Amino acid sequence: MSDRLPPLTALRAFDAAARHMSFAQAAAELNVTPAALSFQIKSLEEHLGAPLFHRLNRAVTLTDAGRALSPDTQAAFERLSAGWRAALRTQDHQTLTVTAGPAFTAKWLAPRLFDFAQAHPEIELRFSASLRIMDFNRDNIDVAIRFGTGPDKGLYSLPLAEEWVVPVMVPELAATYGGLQALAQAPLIHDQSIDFLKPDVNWGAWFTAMGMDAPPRSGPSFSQADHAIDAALAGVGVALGRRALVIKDLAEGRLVAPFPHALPVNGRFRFICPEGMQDRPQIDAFKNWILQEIDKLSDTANSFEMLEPDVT
Amino acid sequence: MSDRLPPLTALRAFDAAARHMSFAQAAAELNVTPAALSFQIKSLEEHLGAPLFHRLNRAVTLTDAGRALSPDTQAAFERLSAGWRAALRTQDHQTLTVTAGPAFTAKWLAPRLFDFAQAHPEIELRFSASLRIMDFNRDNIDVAIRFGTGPDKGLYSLPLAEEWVVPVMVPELAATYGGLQALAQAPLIHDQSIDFLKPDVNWGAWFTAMGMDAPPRSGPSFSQADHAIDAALAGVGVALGRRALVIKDLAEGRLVAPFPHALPVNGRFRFICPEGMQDRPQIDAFKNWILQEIDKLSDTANSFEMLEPDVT
DNA sequence: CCTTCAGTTAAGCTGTACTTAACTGAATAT
DNA sequence: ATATTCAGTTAAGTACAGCTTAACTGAAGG
Repeated sequence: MSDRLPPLTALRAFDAAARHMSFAQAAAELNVTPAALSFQIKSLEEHLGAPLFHRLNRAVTLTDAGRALSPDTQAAFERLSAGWRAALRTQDHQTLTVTAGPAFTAKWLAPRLFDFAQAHPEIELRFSASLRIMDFNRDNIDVAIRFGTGPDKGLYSLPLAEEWVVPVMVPELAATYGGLQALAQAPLIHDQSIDFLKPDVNWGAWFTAMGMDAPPRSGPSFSQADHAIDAALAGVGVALGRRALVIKDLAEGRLVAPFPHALPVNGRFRFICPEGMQDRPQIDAFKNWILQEIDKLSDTANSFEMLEPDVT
Repeated sequence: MSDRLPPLTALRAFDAAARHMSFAQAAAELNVTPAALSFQIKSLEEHLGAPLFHRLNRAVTLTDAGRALSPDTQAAFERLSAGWRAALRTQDHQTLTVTAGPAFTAKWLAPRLFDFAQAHPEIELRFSASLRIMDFNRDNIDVAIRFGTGPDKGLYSLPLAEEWVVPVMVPELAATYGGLQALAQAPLIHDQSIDFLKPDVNWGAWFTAMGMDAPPRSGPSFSQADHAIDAALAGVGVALGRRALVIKDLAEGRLVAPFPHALPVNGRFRFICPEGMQDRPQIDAFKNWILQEIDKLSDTANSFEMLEPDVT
């Protein structure tokens, strides 16, 4: 009954046995004989001073002590495994795994990917549509692009370009809805994906900042920003597009912004990776490429004039 | 550069070295010679195919690979240690470590502790003023008493008595403020600790449920429920006391409740422990003792009439 | 009743993980 | 300059942890 940790191999044997609820399967997983595993468990039980498994006829079940131990061993060995994979990943300068939200992936990354592949043929880019809660090591992620306000501690977090929104539409609609009064009558496309932001970034806020009463809410509404922009591209109506997501369409004429009045957004896309990893060659290359791509279209971006947001 | 986990002892050696940033200190921690530790690190580096430490003149620093690995090994070994301690704890039927919020500790547990000690002299109770986010194994906690609405998964969660609030004051004040109109003029003591609950449980809600306009907010305000009750016990004014926290003072006459109209609270104190641990002798004894103590004062509790909460 | 299955026990072997001891190479003291 | 110390490395030798094989137990099941 020692207070120090028992032999680690015994703990791993226990973990495998607890996960499979079978010594034989656990032994198979660890590539050892059942006898060896039995021995390990026995030695662990001696260290503890109590059994960890109830031995039944043809099965084993966990004792109280086993139940107390098993969730932690499981989590711990998963963690070790994640860390080891991460260490292996640092040795690989060929591949780069990036995670980003659907809008940034569709409207920023995808249209520029060919360019990156040409600039860095040696780097194999992989995309992972992973969850919002990022665990870099667990999910084998190198870089995340996330929209948000603040940096997280323990992470390298580089804010990308200033964000704002501006009304965008296909050129064919500009003749009809080029005037402010006419715009209020236009089919307005709503993007719910940034509803959480304060101050508000929506049609009401834009019209208010332009000194107009907001028109009554109408028109289609999308939960994801890229769908709202796709609708605008399809000529459905006018969308409030975030800079990063529409600047390329604007620069290349697929969309136009008749009103050069942009509403600032309290939040930016950020380039995020674990602290210290920003210097790995492929991560550094990817980061520089992103900054360069943003710079390419900065003239288009700078042609807009910032509105005063309504901070009430 | 194998994908499977490297030898665990090597990982532990790395973990110690990364924590101390010194092979010598790490060796001391693990009770081995520096030579052995150096060997372990070297073998780990061979498994990985790359160095984990930069060897400087009289110091070592982590490489990229080392930095990627170290947070995970640290977390993993901490977790193993927590699990092992938890397993050891199941072997101990003498001690019981309980965590509860300050109000429950002061107003429920503390006044009844002597009673528990008499009923179970063999059990040594320990209290831990631990954080809200409970990690039973990490903090060596057996049982938590928490106020809340829902059960957490993976945990055994037993809701204790129905909760409600009722105006309480010292007997001396009852003559003055025994009438509803007079009460509205009384110094009302506010308890901010349950402001988060919906529907509201405050003076406004109580007066509304009594069919009266709520009096303007005035009187002292406390961030912790026990301080509000202490103020009432000191004769400062009238507090809205939660059942669990005032029932003993009511039953023993230190406080009186001139209005037998109680406002239900959407939430209860809960007895919480890791799933499966509820059958350990001292935990079971503690649980039964709590239920029994609640039952003792159920007559006092049942003398109150429930108000309809305003659910708008 | 014999077979099969899951885990245990015992005996013996192997290689991991230790020790001791001598060495390197730089910083600091003399 | 030269010696000392300090932190880590290397090499040789050793001991025991942890493995295997093989025989055993005891219950379920055809």
